[in-house]
Amino acid sequence: MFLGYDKMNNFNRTTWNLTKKIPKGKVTTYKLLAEAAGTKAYRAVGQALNKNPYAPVVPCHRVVDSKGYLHGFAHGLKKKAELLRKEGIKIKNNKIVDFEKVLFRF
DNA sequence: TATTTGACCAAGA
DNA sequence: ATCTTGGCCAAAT
Repeated sequence: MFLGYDKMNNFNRTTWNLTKKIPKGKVTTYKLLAEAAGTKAYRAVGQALNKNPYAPVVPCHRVVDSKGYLHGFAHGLKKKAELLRKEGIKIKNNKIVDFEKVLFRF
């Protein structure tokens, strides 16, 4: 059965693949990514993203935590917030405003 | 090979 | 509301 993540796909590859699917102007959470990938490695997802910081193919800035708070970013959270703002997402004190509204579910 | 770490999460005190 | 604890899984050391 297709669990999104199996031995043929590396964990990070699956993660990036899903991350790429996030529509512009929306965000998702590490948890949802992990679940969509068929795993519970929430933390590992973050690690995977950290390894591919600024690849144009992986919009890691659209990934936040379950509370809608921004966590690390290779370029700095500040930059991340700016990028999100540019996509129409409002950030306040490192937190996403209307988080539920812009949350993309797989 | 074993231990530690981490861009997490949820529940407890 | 803040702090601590335990759990979770993969990658790094």
